[in-house]
Amino acid sequence: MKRLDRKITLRDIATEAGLSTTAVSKVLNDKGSTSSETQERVKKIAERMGYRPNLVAKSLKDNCTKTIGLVVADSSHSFLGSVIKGAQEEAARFGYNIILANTNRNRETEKKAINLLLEKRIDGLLLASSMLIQKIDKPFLESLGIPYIFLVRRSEDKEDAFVGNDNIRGAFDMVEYLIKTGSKKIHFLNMDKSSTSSKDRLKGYIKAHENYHIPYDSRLVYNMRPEIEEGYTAMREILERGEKVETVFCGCDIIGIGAMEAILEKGLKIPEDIRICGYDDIEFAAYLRKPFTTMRQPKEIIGVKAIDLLLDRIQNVQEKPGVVMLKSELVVRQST
Amino acid sequence: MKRLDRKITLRDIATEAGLSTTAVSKVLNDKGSTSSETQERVKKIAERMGYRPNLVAKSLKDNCTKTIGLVVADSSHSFLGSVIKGAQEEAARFGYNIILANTNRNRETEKKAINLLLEKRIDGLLLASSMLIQKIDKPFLESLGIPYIFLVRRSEDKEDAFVGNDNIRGAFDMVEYLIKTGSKKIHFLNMDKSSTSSKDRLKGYIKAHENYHIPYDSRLVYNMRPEIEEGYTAMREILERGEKVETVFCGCDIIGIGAMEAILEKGLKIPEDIRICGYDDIEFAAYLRKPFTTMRQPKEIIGVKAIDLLLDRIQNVQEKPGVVMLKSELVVRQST
DNA sequence: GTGAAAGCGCTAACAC
DNA sequence: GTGTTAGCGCTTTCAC
Repeated sequence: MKRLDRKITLRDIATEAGLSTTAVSKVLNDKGSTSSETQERVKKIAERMGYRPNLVAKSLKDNCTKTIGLVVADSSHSFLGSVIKGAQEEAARFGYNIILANTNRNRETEKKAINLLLEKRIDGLLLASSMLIQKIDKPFLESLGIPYIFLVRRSEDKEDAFVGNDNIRGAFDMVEYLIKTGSKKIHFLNMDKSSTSSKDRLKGYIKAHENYHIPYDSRLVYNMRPEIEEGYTAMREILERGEKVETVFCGCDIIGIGAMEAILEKGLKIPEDIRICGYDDIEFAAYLRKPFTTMRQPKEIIGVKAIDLLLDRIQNVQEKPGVVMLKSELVVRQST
Repeated sequence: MKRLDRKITLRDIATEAGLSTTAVSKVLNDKGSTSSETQERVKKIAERMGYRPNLVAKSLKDNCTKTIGLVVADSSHSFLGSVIKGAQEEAARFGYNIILANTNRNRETEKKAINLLLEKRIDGLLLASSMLIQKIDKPFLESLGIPYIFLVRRSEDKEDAFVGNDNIRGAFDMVEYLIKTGSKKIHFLNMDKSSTSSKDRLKGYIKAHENYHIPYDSRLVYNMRPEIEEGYTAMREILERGEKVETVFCGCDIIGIGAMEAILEKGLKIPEDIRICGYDDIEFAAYLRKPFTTMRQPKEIIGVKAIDLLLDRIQNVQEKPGVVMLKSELVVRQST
């Protein structure tokens, strides 16, 4: 694959047309005033020579790259894949591009990635399921000098811009549904304590208990990383301990997949012996061994709204309210 | 979020240090010769002022952005999510970034995306499940003037660089397994005829039949888009027609999910009444109602190898062989 | 060991 | 309506 001859520049067109680069630039950008005769001629030449504006040069001049950094925990997780898609397509609508970085939930990887993005002069930053949500990370993020928005997982500083679903309400709705349909003792396989989403889902869980006068028992609540394996192990241990299990609310579908696995392995029936449900409605929740009751997060919309909010901050000085709480939707399937 | 004060430039550091920008540049890049005293001083100042090199300026000078375009059909599909992850992380290892674009399997969207990427001066292009695989698309791709590599879905021109799994062999292995374990009549719910992967999987399917002296019956082969819905509809129609179905090989797991749905809905048992299997081993194949026998594609490795090949072409003039065929692995689960 | 000058490709300000 | 100039931030000669 030989490197093709040098790219065509404005200067090449100018020479060809016997004009200045300025004139050509004006024509191609429909700015300033040029004779319609010139316009036609220049456009034709540009077309013929296969001219492509060099946005790197433009970026240098404008001090703006029309590029947004999107840092995600793991692009192979289908949940984040949808968020990425929503963000990328919405950005494209406005002529923006997305540079993607995976962090694997590692703080250092994430910081390094952000630093590189900043050197590439991204105009703004989206942090999806970021690890940099603590107070201690604020100085780093502020030092970036560009707008940034948290997605999916909220930062500890409630002033920070955020787009995601309302976890308190979502968890409340789910537990309320479980209670109303006969459950009294609800095990909760929640995500890590450190995660804000997990804290909020616990709040919703507790609130629903209070609301229906069911005493809250913290011994029913477990915390784990959102991995299939972890859900499996936790559920298995609970069952092997001989504990009476009636209903299991999983903090996310991934944990739910593992938990379901453990339940079925024990020869128990879903939902006859144990009712189980999750949160997120990942792509395959409907196609698990038992189609999964879950809260459907508006995944692509999260990406879309995040871009809208970010572009607003990039383009305007004044601030719109910075927290967008989208509603999740209860999807009832056979697992409950 | 007030736009922070202008970013620190080499000039700022130079002024502060009482040196020229040249000197500072040399220090910060460990090039040319500078006194160790100067080096230390400059580095300290840069550190203190929070200097971040402006890669846009460097790109303009170097005529190289250390950025790669990755065009995918749909980043929310878990298969491509893994490919993206592999590619992004491998690129990062070499200081490259990935700009991601979704095409939604639309030729025009894809072309438009590529054009924008080119204006941003990407150094190379990765096309994952591209629509631009026909002979007719070659001139467009060649006009880009940068190396490009097809991923996952191969282009019609066999000279084009490609990284993916060996579909002929994969399909052969699967069908061979089915035959050896007792299947004689194997329905094949393949993907669109237009797709190269689909053609190759059909070749493998036929080859295995020949190899085991089972007559090939084209009436058992169906083609459809890789959507759950399509697999469901196709399978349902076959069953409603009262056709005797013994074994179903699905061209991809997504189709398989739909087909399985239709089979179970009919009250048929898997694998007792019908054996069914797929291809790809998407994230959730193991957690379907019946864990799915499938061919595991080396998804992340595809991304990794593609970057390796692309960087090689970006950095060197001479060509390495341009086709990387990775082996897929048979994963036997309960559905067969 | 250090610096002045030129240039990457583009555009905005300002002549003419 | 068109051209000249300067400058975005960086690096690379080539002097000194």
